[in-house]
Amino acid sequence: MNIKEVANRAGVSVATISRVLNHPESVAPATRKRIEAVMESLDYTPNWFARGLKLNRTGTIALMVPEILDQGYMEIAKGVEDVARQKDQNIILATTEEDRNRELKTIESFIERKIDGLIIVSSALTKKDLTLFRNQKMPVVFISKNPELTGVNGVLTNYREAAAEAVNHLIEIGHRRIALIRGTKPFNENKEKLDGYHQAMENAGLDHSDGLIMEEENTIEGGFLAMSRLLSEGRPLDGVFVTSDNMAIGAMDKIKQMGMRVPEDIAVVGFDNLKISGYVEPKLTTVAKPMYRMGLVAARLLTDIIEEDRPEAEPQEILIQSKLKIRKSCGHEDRFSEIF
Amino acid sequence: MNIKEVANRAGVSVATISRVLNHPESVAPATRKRIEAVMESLDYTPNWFARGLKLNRTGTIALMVPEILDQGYMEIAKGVEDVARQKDQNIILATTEEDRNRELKTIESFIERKIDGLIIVSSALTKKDLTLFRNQKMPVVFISKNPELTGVNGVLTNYREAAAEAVNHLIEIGHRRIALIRGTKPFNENKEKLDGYHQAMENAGLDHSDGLIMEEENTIEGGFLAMSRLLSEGRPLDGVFVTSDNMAIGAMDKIKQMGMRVPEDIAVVGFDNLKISGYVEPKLTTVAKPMYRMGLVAARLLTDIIEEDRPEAEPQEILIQSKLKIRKSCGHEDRFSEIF
DNA sequence: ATGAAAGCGCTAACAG
DNA sequence: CTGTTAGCGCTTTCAT
Repeated sequence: MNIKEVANRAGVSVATISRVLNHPESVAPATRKRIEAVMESLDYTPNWFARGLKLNRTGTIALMVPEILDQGYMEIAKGVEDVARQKDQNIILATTEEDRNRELKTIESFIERKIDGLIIVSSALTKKDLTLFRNQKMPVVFISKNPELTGVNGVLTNYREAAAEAVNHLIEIGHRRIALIRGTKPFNENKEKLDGYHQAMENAGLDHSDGLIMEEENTIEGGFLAMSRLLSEGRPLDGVFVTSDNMAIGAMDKIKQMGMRVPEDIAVVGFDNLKISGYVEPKLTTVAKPMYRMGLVAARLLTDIIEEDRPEAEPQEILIQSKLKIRKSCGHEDRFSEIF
Repeated sequence: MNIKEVANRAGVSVATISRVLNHPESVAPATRKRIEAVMESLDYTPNWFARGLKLNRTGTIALMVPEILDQGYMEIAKGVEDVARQKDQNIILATTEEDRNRELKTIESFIERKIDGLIIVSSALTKKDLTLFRNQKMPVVFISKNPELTGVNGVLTNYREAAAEAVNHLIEIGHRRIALIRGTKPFNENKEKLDGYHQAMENAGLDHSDGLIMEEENTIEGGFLAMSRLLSEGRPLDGVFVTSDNMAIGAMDKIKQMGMRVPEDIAVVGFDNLKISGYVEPKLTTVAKPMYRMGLVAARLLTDIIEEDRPEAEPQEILIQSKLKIRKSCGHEDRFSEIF
């Protein structure tokens, strides 16, 4: 079913059909009505390729995230989606496991498909990879990008400061031997949290040597494993800062399994503020990341660039604050009751 | 940058360029090398639209789910993605909140974009909506479909039997006053679980009147609320079957908040087997749904239909079993220790 | 207000 | 093995 057939049946030329599709006001109401009726009766939908071939726009934006089974990334996706639907844009979602080669391949396929714009979350891309988009004048916004990537649009949050704040909180309420459990991925994000930990411990004059730092896969099981290793080394420990809630939940599970109590024996602070973290026992103190909001803001920035057709506009960096959410697992309430 | 320019620079015709793109073996190695070099140097990528206009294929399949912030649906997405990547297909993801109008709109936009095939999870579509795809000969596979939708490809799991099994388990280990907390969405899925509950209670000759059944939004908060209402009615209760783990977690939270114990005072069984359900206190007895597998199987079925180009092949229904996962919250272990 | 016609970039049938 | 060429379906000047 194509424009020609519609034209035949309606007894007009293809140009007129194209007009009712694109500039309906420029067609006489009577003919327009007739044409619309014919379209309806023939179940006609314009061919998207033919149109794209002419207009060179797809009405599609792509979102590239490391992992789909992750509440945080999906919150970002939801933010992006809410904007996209409003702007009548489709979303292509791709996951890459933060593997640079897969990322490059994926981006190439996006370019081939002439998507209108791209949002990249926590990639492993390097500075020189940026030429990929530059050459194609494709609008791109990064979320939680590698700080090495300069001169690009970015929506960021302050992982380092938030991590430092979390560790400081543990210190303030009296903990001294504070370990760090960190995930391997996403790389940059965890790097910044590590920095925050070092900084807070350094400032307080506390030990933050490598023996106190354990790295594992960013999963519940990874947290469990890291905690096991920490405990098996037999160092005294009264607190642990964990770079993700998932790992924190695994770590708490291990602590409880060893017959110790959270937070009385070991206090735990996580990072992410997953929905579930308010329902584990004890409720987890954690850092709330503004994921939905970052997705929303990134998508707005992107659609603005697309609509105003200025892919090379001055890049912006937007910072959205993360903040500490104090619950039970850090021992704050106990401390509170000690005072009174 | 287009095929013509590449042809000029390489001193050959466009046909030859097209050949190295599509049937490289049919081009003399020497010319091919030369052409590839020119392509490289010009950063040439074939125009997606022009190609699609000719071939009428996009290499894209779409996945339509009710909600993106849901571990189960994302597990399906992962299954689909794993197949899609292998087949070099892109995925468009759309969420519709099980709102029929949004679903219809989304599907129309998919048809316009000439996607190669579509996977629909838990839709609110009715039988007559099916003509939409039929007319377009678009291959479609449903996951967890409305039973009213007949004559279509479906990948299903046995919600009713699994629910009945869960309730039967509660009955077997001695519970008698068993309530049901059910979510409003997804509609069909919850309907089947309700049926399973009724059936199991009926068979055991137990009360399963409406007063024991509470419906709320399918979230942690919804479960909390439903449990509150159940308890405030003051009926005696020794077990509750909840149609989702999220709601079950909310329900357990309420029970604990009222100073009662799970499972000693009220046993709880959920449905979904979320990752987190093995880490809440007490660990949740639940039904494991084969979501990843359903996504995988649906995507394979779809890509088979696409590759063999037979959109009207005899529709298949594939059933994948859910199964009960016994942990602590149902009281099984206690019962066990009573025996010895 | 409407029509005729030139392409958009590519593929594949046909010819050599 | 390579070139010529007719479209794929649509949008958009340019005429009328």
